[in-house]
Amino acid sequence: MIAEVIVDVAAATVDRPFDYEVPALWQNLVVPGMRVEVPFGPRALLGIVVAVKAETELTRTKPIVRVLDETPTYTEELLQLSSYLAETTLCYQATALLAMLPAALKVSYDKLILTENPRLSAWNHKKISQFPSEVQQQILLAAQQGELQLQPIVKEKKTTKTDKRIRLLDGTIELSKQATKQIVLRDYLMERQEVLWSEVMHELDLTVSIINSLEKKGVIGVETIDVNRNPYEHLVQDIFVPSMLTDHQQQAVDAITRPDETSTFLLHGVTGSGKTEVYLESIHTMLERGRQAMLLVPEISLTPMMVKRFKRRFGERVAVLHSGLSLGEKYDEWRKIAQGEVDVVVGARSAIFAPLTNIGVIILDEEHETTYKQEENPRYHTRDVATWRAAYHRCPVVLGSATPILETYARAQKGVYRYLPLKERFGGELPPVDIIDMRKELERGNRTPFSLPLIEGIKRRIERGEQTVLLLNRRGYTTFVLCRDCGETLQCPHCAVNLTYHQHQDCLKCHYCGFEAQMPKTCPACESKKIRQFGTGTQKIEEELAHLIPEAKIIRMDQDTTSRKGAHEKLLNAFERGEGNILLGTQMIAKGLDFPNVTLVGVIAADATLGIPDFRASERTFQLITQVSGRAGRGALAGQSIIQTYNPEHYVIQTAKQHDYEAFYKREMQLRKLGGHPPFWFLGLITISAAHPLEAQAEAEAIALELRHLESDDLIVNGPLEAPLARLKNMYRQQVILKHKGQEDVREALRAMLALRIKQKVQVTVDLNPFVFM
DNA sequence: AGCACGCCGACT
DNA sequence: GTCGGCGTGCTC
Repeated sequence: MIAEVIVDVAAATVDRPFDYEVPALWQNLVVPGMRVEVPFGPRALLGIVVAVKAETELTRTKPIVRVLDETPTYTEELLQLSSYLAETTLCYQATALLAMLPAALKVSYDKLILTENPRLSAWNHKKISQFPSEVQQQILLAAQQGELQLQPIVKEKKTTKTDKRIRLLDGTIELSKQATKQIVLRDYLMERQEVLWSEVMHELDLTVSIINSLEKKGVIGVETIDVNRNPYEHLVQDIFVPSMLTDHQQQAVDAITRPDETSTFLLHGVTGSGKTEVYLESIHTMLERGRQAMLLVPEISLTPMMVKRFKRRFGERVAVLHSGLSLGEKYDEWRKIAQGEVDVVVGARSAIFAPLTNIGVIILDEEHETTYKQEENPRYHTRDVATWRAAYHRCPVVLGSATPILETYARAQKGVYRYLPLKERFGGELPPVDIIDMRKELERGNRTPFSLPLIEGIKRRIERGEQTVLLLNRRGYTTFVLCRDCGETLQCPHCAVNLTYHQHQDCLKCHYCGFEAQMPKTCPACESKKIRQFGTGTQKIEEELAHLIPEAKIIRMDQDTTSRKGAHEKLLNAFERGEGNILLGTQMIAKGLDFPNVTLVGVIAADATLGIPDFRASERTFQLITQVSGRAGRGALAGQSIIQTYNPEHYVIQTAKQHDYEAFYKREMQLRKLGGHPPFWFLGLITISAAHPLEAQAEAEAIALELRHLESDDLIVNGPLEAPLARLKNMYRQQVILKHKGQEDVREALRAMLALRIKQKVQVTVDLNPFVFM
């Protein structure tokens, strides 16, 4: 008996099944979907059985070493889905398969020391990774001299996750001029002292042999480290009280749950129109029919209330795939799903791969959120995976949003999706939105970031014992460092971006690669002492607010205050208990907040995102304003939104003020048509990066030239152009953008293009549905 | 992706 | 002549 196995190697040349002999012991036990350990060249690897057959044409096959599963990890459906993902997102099947697994089911690789030499018996039968790097060198040396054998082993990760920490031991050891890559790594470490293997491997394009060489010479030390788990706080379970549905809600539920329904629905309703009740009721109906359900949410740590409601309603039948869960806990939830112990799965993006076997409905809440798009391989969109799985299970998909992305709404208009509007809003009309022209504030001599009406509004809320949410539109709320003598700005040495000053730790950070440095006393360019922070950080805003309203108790949510796991919930709970009058934060506070005592929502720089050179900038700004302004007055109290802007006439601001999605849609569609953007065109983003700018440019030009052969009325090639983030982690980046009308052969052409570029130093990535253009 | 193999320049 | 860096090819 032969098993066809996909091995855990992400490389084009091995992106196909390999045949392995199934030992007699496991003859009828090995089935497709099981994880196995297989020998592959001199290595031992994780493999996934995708098929079994009686014979092979090969003359020489190796046997499977070990079967890691009692029951298959992948269902037949998920195996098929991995092929679909590999095909449509242009990734390797191994990458697609691995992306579907909870981390606990992935593996790490190690080597077991075997020796009969009594002098070395202290090492015998131990794993090489447990020794400090100096000792590991001796072990490797002994292996070379034949004093011991190293047996590659596959370690299951069920308990811990590991990485390698590389630290500089001695930077003064002389390296040969030829050892260019070793020098690169050494110089890199001179700046950072220590780095994680998972980072540098990609950043500096290193291979293990380079690290091994440096380790052997004593330049660096390497040790295996554990990545820790986090404890999980259980949600309190309340008594469920069924709510009455409105006519619109009932109609929506009826449509979704009609027998044999397989449509994709757009459930379009403003904040507070009761989308969640429709979800709950539709799921309930499906469960009664003996089927299962999935609810996808943008980011589960930000939607604790939704999770609470689901737990309350469905109790033990719900599995929550929570980013705050530890590796083992996530695995426990996953296993419950695989064993059919739960019927409802709630989770973020990757929960779309949950191994349910009888799905009755798949729901994407806040379908416009960008977190549904994975920005690394496989570059899938949750919506597409949901559609595929729904087709497999012959069940409906529900896309819920107050501000669907244009592509979705256009499909609903064309009848590709069925349109389900939820018109009424509980607690009456949407709160009034006041637009404040900040240019006038400036003319009046108000130089603070807060307009007078906003300050007055906040003070009134404090007097009345009500609360305010203040949203800082992320862009413009970073602090960079500038020399006032020579104009030098401090940039990340590895990326083409300004370093951000963090008051909290009094240091400079790069938000793209994690580089950290001390705040210098003098300008590195001219040695002037007139070097200082510029721009407005969230901390500074907080200070100014505290100055203007001394009696305010402010809770700030930003990168600094929420970096620790669970910090989100802590801060939100504190605010809910009334321990602050004002919740101040960036985008992260816009999602899913539902506090009855909040009656004022202020957006500090609503238009800060309008200027971003991205055709979705208007759409994102509209979404943001609509989303936050729906947050005010969700309880018994009346609410109000104050939007501060320098572009009060802008159609985004105006339509958002009127809560008029339809008007925004019409206007935006015209612009998209003129600009040649989605939904009128499909996009493909090709990013080319290399250690040298000219290498990247030359390759990008070659790719653009090659693709230009395909140009037609229905296919346009733009570029190459320098990427907006021209340098990232020491790699110079170029882009080629493809616009097309959805032809199937575009994918094939890109696949062929990629196939030709597997061995070069230049990295080429393709995203067929890009959301981030940096 | 890793790992072995083997070519080729640098240095004892 | 050796040493070791780095390009090439293979993995059921």
